[in-house]
Order: sequence, then C-alpha cells, then structure tokens
Amino acid sequence: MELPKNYNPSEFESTIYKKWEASKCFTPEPTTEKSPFCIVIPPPNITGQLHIGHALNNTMQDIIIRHKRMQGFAALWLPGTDHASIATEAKIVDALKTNGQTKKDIGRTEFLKLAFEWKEKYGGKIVLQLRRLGCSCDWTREQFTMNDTCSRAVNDVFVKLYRKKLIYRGNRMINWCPNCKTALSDAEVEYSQKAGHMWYIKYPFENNTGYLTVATTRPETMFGDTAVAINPEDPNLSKFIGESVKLPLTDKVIKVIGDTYVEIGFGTGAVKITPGHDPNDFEVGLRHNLPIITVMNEDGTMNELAYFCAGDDRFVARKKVISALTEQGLLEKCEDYSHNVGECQRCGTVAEPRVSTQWFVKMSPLAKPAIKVVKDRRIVFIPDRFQHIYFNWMNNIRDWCISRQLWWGHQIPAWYCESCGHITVETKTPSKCASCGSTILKRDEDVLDTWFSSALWPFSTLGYPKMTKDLKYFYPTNVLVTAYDIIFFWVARMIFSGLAHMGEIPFPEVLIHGLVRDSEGKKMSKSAGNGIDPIDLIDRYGADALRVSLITGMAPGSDIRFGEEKMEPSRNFLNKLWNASRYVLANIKDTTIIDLADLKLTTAEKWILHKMNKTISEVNGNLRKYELGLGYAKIYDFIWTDLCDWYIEISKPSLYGSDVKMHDQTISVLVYVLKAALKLLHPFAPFITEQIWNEIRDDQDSKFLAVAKFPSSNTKFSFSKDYKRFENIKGIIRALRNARAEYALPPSKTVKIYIQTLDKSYIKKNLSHIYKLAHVTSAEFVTDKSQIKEKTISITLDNNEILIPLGDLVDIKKELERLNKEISKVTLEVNRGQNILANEGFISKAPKQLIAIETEKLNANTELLTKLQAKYSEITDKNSGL
RNA sequence: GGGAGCAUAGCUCAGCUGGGAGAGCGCUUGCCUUACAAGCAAGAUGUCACAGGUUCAAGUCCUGUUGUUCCCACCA
Repeated sequence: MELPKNYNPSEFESTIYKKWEASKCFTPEPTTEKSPFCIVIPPPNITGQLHIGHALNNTMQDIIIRHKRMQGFAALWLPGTDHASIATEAKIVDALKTNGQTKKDIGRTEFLKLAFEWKEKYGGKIVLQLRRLGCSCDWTREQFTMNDTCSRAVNDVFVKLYRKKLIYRGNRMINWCPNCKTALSDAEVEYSQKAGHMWYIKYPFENNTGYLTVATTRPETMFGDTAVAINPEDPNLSKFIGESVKLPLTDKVIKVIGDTYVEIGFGTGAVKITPGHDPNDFEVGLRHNLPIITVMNEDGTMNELAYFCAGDDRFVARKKVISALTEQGLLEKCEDYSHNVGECQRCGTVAEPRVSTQWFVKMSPLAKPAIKVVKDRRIVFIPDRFQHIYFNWMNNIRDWCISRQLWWGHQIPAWYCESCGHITVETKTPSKCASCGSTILKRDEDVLDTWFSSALWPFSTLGYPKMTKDLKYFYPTNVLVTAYDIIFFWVARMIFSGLAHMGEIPFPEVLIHGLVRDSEGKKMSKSAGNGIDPIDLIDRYGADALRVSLITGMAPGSDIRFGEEKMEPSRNFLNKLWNASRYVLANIKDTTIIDLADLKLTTAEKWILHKMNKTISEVNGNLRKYELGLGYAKIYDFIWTDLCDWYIEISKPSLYGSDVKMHDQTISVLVYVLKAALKLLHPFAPFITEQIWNEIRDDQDSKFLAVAKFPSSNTKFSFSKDYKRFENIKGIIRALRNARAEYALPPSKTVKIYIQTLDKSYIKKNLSHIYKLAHVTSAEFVTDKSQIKEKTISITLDNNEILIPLGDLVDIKKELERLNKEISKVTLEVNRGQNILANEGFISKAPKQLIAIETEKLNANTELLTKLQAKYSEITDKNSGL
C-alpha cells in the first residue's frame, strides 16, 4: 500500500482506463433492478481532433454519468462519431487533388471506398482522445452515423416522412456553396458584416424619355434581371409602373412592376428584380410570374447568359460589369456600403442564392409539437433562457433543404423511373417502378444533410426502427449536454425527430454550456493560432487537472476563458490530495480499521464527520441541478481546507504517538473520510481517485471506485453541537496564531497560555490540538485573570479569554492598536444588530429563526464589546503613568 | 429591426430559491513544522456599472440609463 512520492498522472492514467474498459465498468445491462440513465454523446466529426470545447462538453457529460453510475443507475453513455459529409468529402477531394485526380475521375464507388478507408484509418483518433480524457463511454455500443444501424434509421425515417408528405422535392431558391458545389441549409450559412459598395445604375426607359436608377450591391447579377420594381404607393415613382426599361449591357427590355416589397425612400426607390439570384426577388418573381434566369454556374462562374462575362468568376464579372457601365455612362455613382454577406459554414466561401431542385423537409407540422413540449416544460433547457433561442428559431422555421450534391453520406433512397418519371421511395432498392412497373430506375445521386442523421441520434443509436431492448430501456434518454451554438443544428432537430418517429421526447433536459475562449476572450481557432491542444495539456498535467480546470468557476451557459495558467492550481490541488493520501497510507500499516459505529468519537472527529456529511449533502444537491462548478468548489474546499489543513494536522499527534488505540481510532476516521472524499471527487477527477482507491480500498470495498456507491448524507454523522464547539477551538487556534504573527514569534518559540472560560470541559478535552497547532506548551485555567502577575497580551473571544505571558515582549502600543481594531469591528457589528432589531418591520415580518439568530448575535457582540472596552481602559489606566 | 447575456478584489471569475461579500492567481509578512515549497501560517484589498423602484431586508427581484459581448432577421 504505497503511492510514489510524486503525483505523476502520466504514469497511471492510461493503465487505469484500460482496466475500466476491460472490466466492463461502463457497459450497463438493461435490467429492472436498476433505473436507466442515458446520455448520448454529441458525436464528434470523424475528421476532428479533440479540441478544448470537446474537452469541456465531454467532461461535463462524464461527471454527470459517473455520478449517476455511482448512485446505482444503469448508466449508459452512448458514444459514436459523425460522418461529417462536407468536411470528410473535402478531405478526400483534397487527397485526390494531390494525385491530380478529381472525384469524377474515379467515380462514386471508388470514391466511397476511399472515404471508408480514410475513416478507418483516421476516424478513430478522436475516440481514442476521449478515452484519454477519461470519458466513461460504453465503447461496446459505439455507433457511427453511417454504419448499418444508423443508416437503417435514416432510410426508414426518410421513407416515412416522404409517405406522410413531409419530405418533398421542389425547385426552390436555396443557399449554394460554389466551392463545395452543393446546396446548404439556411443554418449552414453564416452572415457577417462586410465592407462593400452600393452601385447606382441607370436603366434607360425603352422610349428614351430618361432613365430609372436602381441601386445594387451585386451588379454582376443584372444579366438575370427580369423586371424593375417600384412600390405602388411611391408618390414620385409609381407613375412609371407599367413602363419598360432597357437592361443595360444587354439587348433586353424588362417591365417596371409594382410591388410593396420595395421600401419607399430606401436607395432610389427602384429595385432591379433578379429572381434567379436573390431570395426576395425570387418571391417577387413568383408573384408577378417573372421568368427565372440563372446566369451563374455551380462553381460561381458566369454562364453563357452573362454576355461578355461568360466564363468569368462572379467577382471578376462584377468588375467587368462596372467598367462597362462606366464606359457607357450608365453608372450614376458608387457608395461605400457595409452589408451582410453569407458564407459557407464549412469553407468560408461566399454563398450564392441559387434556384435548383432539391429535397426538403416540410417543417411546420413537425415544429408545432416540438414547440409545445418545450412550452409545456416536458423538455427544459438549463439555463432556462436558452429556450428563447429555441422558440425564436422554431417559430420562424422554414423548410429544411436536406439534399447535398455530395457522395459521402446517406444516398437519398429515391429512384426515378426512366420511362414514366415516377419517383419510387423505398428503404431498399426497388426492383421496379411503383407506378408503371418499368425496371429501368435511376437512383437519386444526392446524399442527405449530415444533420439529418444526427437528428435521429438519440434513437438510431439505440436500434431504431427495431424496438430493441436498449431502445425500450434507455429511450427517452435523460439529459443532452451541448454548447449553445448547436441548438438549431442539432437540439431542435432531435426534438422534432424524436416526437415524430418515437412519439416521445428524446430527453427531458438539455444542459447548455458556453464556448471556450482564450485568455483574452477570443474564440479559439487554428488560424488565429490561439488554440490550446487538450491532449498536450493532458500529457503535461494529466487529464484530471484538465477536467477540473475546465469546471472550476464555470457558470451554466456562459462562455469560459481558458488558458494554460488555469492548469497549475488544479494540478496543485490534485497533488495535495495525492500527498494527503500518501500520509494516510503511510500510517495505515499494522492498524486495525474500526467501524465508526464502535468508536467513541472525539470532538474533532465529530467535527470532520459533520463537515463531510454537510459537504456530501450539498454536492449531491449541486450535481442534481447540474451545478458542476459549485459542487466541485465544495469538494475542493472540503479536501483542502477541512481535511488537509485541519483534520490531518489534528491527526498527527495520535498517528505519530505510541497510543495504539488512539492511532487505530484516528486512522479509522481518517480512512473513512478520505474514502468519502475520493468518492465525491471521482466524477470530476476519475483517474487520481481511482489510483488512490486502489491502494486504500479493503476487501469489503468495491474493486473499482468508478462503480462504488456515491455517498449520500446520513443523520448519524450529524453532530451540530460538537461541530460548533470545534469551530470555537479553531477560533482559539486562529486567534493565537494571529497574535503570534503580530509579535513575529517563530514556531520554534513556544508559549504557555492562561485561559479564562465559562465552559472549560470541551476546551480541556481539545487542549492538545491547541498545543500542537498554535505552538503552545501548557495552559492554565484561571478564574480571575488579575491573579496573573506576568505581563501578558490577551485575546478576547465570545466566551473565552486567552492570555499569553510574553514578558518584556509585550508592547502596550501594539496591544492598544489591536484592541482598537477589534473594538471598531465589533462596534460595527453591534450597531448593525441594534439597527436590525430596532426595526419594527423586521421584528414583525422576518422569520422567527432569523430574529433569534440576530438577537443571539447582538447579545454576544455586546458582551464582547463590553469586555474589549473594559480591557482597553484597564490597560490605559495601568499605563497612564508611563 | 427583434432577442439574450455580461458589468463583483489588481487579473480571471463564482455567488443556487432575497437574510452579515467569496475562490484562484497576484500582493505583503513569517516559516524547509517527518503528506505536500506543486507546501504551511498570518494578512491587505470591494460605493457588487449608474439611477430609480419593490421589500423589514437587494450583489441577488422589477424598471430605466450607460458600456460591452453574442444570437436571429434584414432594405436592393
């Protein structure tokens, strides 16, 4: 039973993880003997590396699941990874590019083969990193969004929604990424303010009677203009409605139409309408039956309808259009203009509104019940305020574009009949057209949005559509833990999917955390070079230190700043625990551990047990409410302050002494308390606690701390009276230390003391602690301090007065200063108490208990003040002649 | 335009349902006390952004103001 002198987490963390995994600690069985508790992991992308945000997210989940597991739940933390359609495909495309190949060169089948190979080779990296963090996932149930289980669920859901007419195919305006060459959902476009220009272009009237000026930020799209719109209420311009204008740089003539979409007074009041390249114009176009002209290719270059710009990139075309207009005198002016530009979330390319045929999920029927369950609080967000974000999105939701022009993903299970055009949608490849029976069918080329499969995660991973044992037992899951930036993408979609396909919410609680920023509060990113690699931190400080650093001082839902400087205090704390455990272990040899019930406990022992019990009860409360930071702070305080700074110091005389009985008793209490502390801390710092546990546990204890019983508070450890008494002893010790410090007495310089007290019995019993901790050699109880002839300094406490004979060291001036300080402090307290108790409102309305406490406090303080003042005049009287 | 958060010690932040302001780091002083110098002990430091209000009682609840961050929508 021994631990190495130095706390060196790298020596044992991976060994411990292997033992947990080998012993199936994290693999629960569905059983009626236990209650289920399940968390599904937010599946990290297979392309990803563990970043600090993952570390926070997964640490939180691990704390929760470990706590529940230790509380006796059948706790399942279900892990898995996400195929990350766009990101992974981009990697494969890049790899091909280095060989001078494109994906079309090798074809779909070969491409997918390469992608799966890539996944096998690199996709497992992040799950290994999760193990290093200590995540107690059940790896025997690991899932992947594109494995058979999850794919079956995807197909099943697609077909069901299609049959319910909640999935449809349509020609609509969608967001398009010219770089990824695929459609995007609205959520996948990120908008930011960009400096740009507003160009004012003259559109001459067909009859050459002048011109209308339109303002635009995107002149290159003018080749696709099919009208100019004016608000019919516009007092100056409405008269032009019905006229025709010549579209500059082309041979086209377009109509001037009236539409209230145009805001009077903004810009010039006339708007060019380009239904093929602007979502609002598209709507206007529909209202007025305007032709939709697409002037751009899929890659962002202009097509043959763009006249002299055909083949040019859209931004090159913009410049060419502007210079052509300038040449022809049709550019009225150009202003600097800052406007919102949408970019592809994955690659940052400016997204392009584009009309194309895509698959959509019809949202409003799905959103309604999903809004209701949150309104009815069947699903709660923690903190509560995040439901606003959810409602805001759900209430304004538009149909979800789910098709992507990619190969890596779930290919849409729709087949087109070559002879009659009918679309057959089936979970399995159909042999013939469902309408005409033709056998010539062509499968839809597109794949589904990655989030389509993620939306099913809480039940697809448990076996849906099969009603498996796991699905029956663990669904609905219990809590979902995620950052707020993913509420739209994932949380919202899981909620409506769970309701639609399982007929039941996927989870009753959504625990939201913030984003991890750097020490300056900036978002961490590779390009900014301010990212911190959690694995590097684990290598240098240990996973426990990382976990605990992330949790320290964390408030629910708010962003945290994180820098390496946070690691040291955490590591120091763990080192403290390590050394405290070494102390206990070193003194455990040849002793008999006695059941606490068989011991006559001392005041100090009752004090630490009471404090332990209080901590247990508070920590359980905090964890129940997911107040992880608060819970950790309490454990930290208990271990460092109460256990190490006080109780271990107190235990030393009996552990180092020769009294075997006392030694056994002390070590028994110490071991009990340390074990409780290890259990409390285990969810937060699983490795170090398990390592120590392995040394300290006895035959009756659980082999693994990971599955030991989490402490719950117990009235048998409630000793409030002794707790208070020992707090008084601590007060005496602190006051003595304080006095010693003021007189700069080194520990080697011991003193004797006199004590005048009302209740000497418990002080007497605890004198040894005062001796040891305040460097006192002897104490004498006196009834009348005037008998003491030596020169003393005196410390006045509630019921006790302590006198230290310091002979010539006593400094009258210093003593008077000390007293003055005390007196003014206590005077403030007395005033405060008097004011409160003189307040009639307080007396009549405050809780009785509080009044009693205040009265008691006031009495004590008044008495103390009287004593202090008496002492002050006594000293001044005595020394008046000096 | 709509919505949300934040403002507490020099710094980074906790502070749960209102009832005497806390932690870590930093700072000052003294200690190598046989678990730990990654440590021990003692200490200093706050008009809890501002202004009102509710209440016997406000850092905590309400309203407004200022500063700041973020989300959503968007007028070419």
